[in-house]
Amino acid sequence: MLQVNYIRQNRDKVIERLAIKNFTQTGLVDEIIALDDERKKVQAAFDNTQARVNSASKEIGQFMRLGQKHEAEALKAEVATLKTNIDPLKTEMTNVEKRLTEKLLLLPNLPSDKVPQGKTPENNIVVREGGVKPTLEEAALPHWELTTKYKLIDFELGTKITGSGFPVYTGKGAKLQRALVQYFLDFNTSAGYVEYLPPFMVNEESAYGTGQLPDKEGQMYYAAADNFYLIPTAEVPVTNVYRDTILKEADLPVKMTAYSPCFRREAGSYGKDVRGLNRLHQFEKVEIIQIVHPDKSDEVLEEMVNHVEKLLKSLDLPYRILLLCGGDMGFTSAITYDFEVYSAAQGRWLEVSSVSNFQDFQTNRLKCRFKDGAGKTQLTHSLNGSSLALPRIVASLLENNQQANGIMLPPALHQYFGAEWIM
RNA sequence: GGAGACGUGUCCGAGUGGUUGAAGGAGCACGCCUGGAAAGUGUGUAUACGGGAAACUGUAUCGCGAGUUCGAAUCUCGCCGUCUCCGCCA
Repeated sequence: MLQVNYIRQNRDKVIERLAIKNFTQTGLVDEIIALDDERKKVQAAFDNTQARVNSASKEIGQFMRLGQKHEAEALKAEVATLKTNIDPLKTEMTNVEKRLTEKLLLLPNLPSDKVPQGKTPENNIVVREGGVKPTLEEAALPHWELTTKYKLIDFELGTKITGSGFPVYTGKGAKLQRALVQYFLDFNTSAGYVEYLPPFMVNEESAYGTGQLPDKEGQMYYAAADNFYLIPTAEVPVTNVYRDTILKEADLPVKMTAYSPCFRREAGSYGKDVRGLNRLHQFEKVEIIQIVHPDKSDEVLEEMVNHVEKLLKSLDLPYRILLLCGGDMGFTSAITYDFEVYSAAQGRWLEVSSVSNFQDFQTNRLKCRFKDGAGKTQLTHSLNGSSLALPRIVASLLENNQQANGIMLPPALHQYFGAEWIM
């Protein structure tokens, strides 16, 4: 959530920046400023009246102690009158604050200066590419056939047990998942990220904290009996570790990594997008998260992009890095880089990571702050990225490395998988 | 799930209706003391919002929410959480 004071001081800039994200309800910005004006007015009125009540109450106490009943009674009468004003003021104050927050929650984060204009993925900018696209045999198979051929994943079984989009990994397929998770976590902890194993369900407050609510309500599975949400990414529970926290400047940066299954309803998806591993309701992912000094978040974003790139390189997969345009970015992000790997048999790029700087948008909701050198409390910046999401990595590994007699795994995985080939 | 106890600041801990935003202690920060340190000693040490150039100041906050009262950390109700015992259980 943007800070009201920032909006007040930078009204025109806010509107201009929001346009880059194709957010055109500019009236909302002025509504927010007007509501904030009203809030101040009402609060001043309330504070003044309450101050008088408080001081009168103290005086009443003094009179009572001295046994001056008449004086006390006179003051009580005055307070009674004041109180008839206070109740409506208080109601109005709560009301205005609530309306202000509601409006503020509707404003997406402002895109940073580097974000290109554009409405659709075609406007994303390819920052760089790496790896070599393999040349496959005529008889090469898409991953959903390879997983059957080598008995790695049973999609139909998952449909029977739960529903479509909930695959069952079997044998080598299950082991490959485990190997990848282990490898990714080790890779991240070696770079100084502290490993977490968080809850896979969160309460409403946490879902608001990272911005899943109220924006993406329909995308999360919801356990109504307990009012819990199944996490769509480890970002949610792990970033909330620092909700309502004031850190010391020396504690920064906070670097965390976590494996978790991710649950996504993916309402509205269909067709070739959801074939095989391309889009699932439940999948495995390892996430990296940093909470940093606001002056550092730009450079930390680059650091995280380089980190993920190094990891992808170690898997010998052809990849490219995209700088997302305003229209393709998430609600909470100020700048996002997507990583895609080339899935050779499908002949298409698949997103396997998304690295974003949220600046103070999440931390403002989370109230995650730090005390600076001058003893002033300010908001930290938060960033996160996938490192990495498994299914599409698996799809690409299988398709790109298939040979007549099996699938050759990249050297980085041999130790973890316990073999060089899937046969 | 049942019964009971409890929930105060960074931590420990006092506080059962009236200058209590909160005693006391510890920790931490800065200073004095010291050759240096320890000990000792002095000062400071919550957050949010409003007003103010600032000093400072008003309001709110003692798990959360509502209520009683002129006045609530203190009384009442609801919720959440923790602990103990019982039940159940991987």
